[in-house]
Amino acid sequence: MHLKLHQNILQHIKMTEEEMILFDSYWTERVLQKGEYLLRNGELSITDNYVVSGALKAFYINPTRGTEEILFFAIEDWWATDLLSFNKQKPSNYTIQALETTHIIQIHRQAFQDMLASLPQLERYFRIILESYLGSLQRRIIVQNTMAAEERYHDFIAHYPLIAQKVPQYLIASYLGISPEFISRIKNK
Amino acid sequence: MHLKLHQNILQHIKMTEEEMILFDSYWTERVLQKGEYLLRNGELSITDNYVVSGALKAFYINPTRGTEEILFFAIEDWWATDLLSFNKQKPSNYTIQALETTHIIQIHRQAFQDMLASLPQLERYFRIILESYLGSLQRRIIVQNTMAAEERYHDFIAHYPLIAQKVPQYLIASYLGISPEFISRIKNK
DNA sequence: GGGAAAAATTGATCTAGGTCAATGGATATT
DNA sequence: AATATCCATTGACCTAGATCAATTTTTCCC
Repeated sequence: MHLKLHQNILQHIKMTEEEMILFDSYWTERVLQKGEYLLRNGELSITDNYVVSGALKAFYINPTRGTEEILFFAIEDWWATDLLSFNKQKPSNYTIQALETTHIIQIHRQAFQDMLASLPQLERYFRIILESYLGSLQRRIIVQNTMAAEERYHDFIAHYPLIAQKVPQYLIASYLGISPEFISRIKNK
Repeated sequence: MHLKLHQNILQHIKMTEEEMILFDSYWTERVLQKGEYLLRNGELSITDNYVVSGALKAFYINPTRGTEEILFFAIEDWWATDLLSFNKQKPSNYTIQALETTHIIQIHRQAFQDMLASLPQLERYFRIILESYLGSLQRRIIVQNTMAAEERYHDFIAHYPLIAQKVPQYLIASYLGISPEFISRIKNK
């Protein structure tokens, strides 16, 4: 019973209880300890992952500067997958790592195909998820291009209060493309 | 015969000639004159649009500053649609306008549904397109967060030489989140 | 082809936010 | 509980890139 994911799906499409039971059979639970990797830069992503609880970070490693650049955070009810790598079986461009003990449920590539074949109404759900994510990326680009660092920080806190709570400030700084010191200064006002 | 789109589709999935003839029946051609709007901020997007030739810009209007912030350009073989608006029938957040005489082919919402029902293998094509776009947005966020203005400009020229050719510099500046003056200075080196 | 409008360039000046280094708190590990 | 590591804060200084204003160049249009 992957209740949290059921609820998420039912917000977008209709599924009967029997269908949900079939659905569950394709997925497995997994627990990641703090610091454990879900996916590493250069590997092929073979699972699609849904976060039930905890927190993950996804980051690029900047080869020249040697720094980690946060691409996104994933907390409960978010997906944490490199879709390009998962679908096209190309090496992943980024790394996904647990920030704390994290419960996820995951599905392997082949099981994912089988599931969509047996429950085709899920195509729609996954397209909706993709589009929502796409919309949020577009919004983020505009925010980055048009808002000052301080505005961006406040915007982040307002939009993602749960993430702001559990993620250290220097990672939020990286996500926002500003320095950790500057976030300190913003807060002291 | 929407040849350019056929070629694009055949790069990703298989379709027979008969299927392509059926495919074509759902689409209509349209020509936009320079300055003409394909979609305006606040409207519902009722068509999905594929650019055959010409160039379009998509931009947010920054309400406080009153400026246009470029979200993307679309030239030949690109899609130019507000997907969130098209699929969820929500008011669009941005405006799409022709930068020069532009030939597009478009499909209405209902026709799009009908087409997917009659040619279900297209689901895959559109998912691939969506994912590619997602990858490019993720890349753009990293570039914006980690590269200096000058690097970003060179990166843009290297990745999108065709766009750089036909789009005025001050719009590229907006896309990159830098000032037009600074691009001038970059070029004089 | 000539005038107007739009775009690009250049110079001068200013500032948001970075960098570096030192210090101080928290957290975690034994 | 003590120590080590990680993270946040603070101050001093610096620079990438913005802004503003004045030309110059290009493009458009009758």
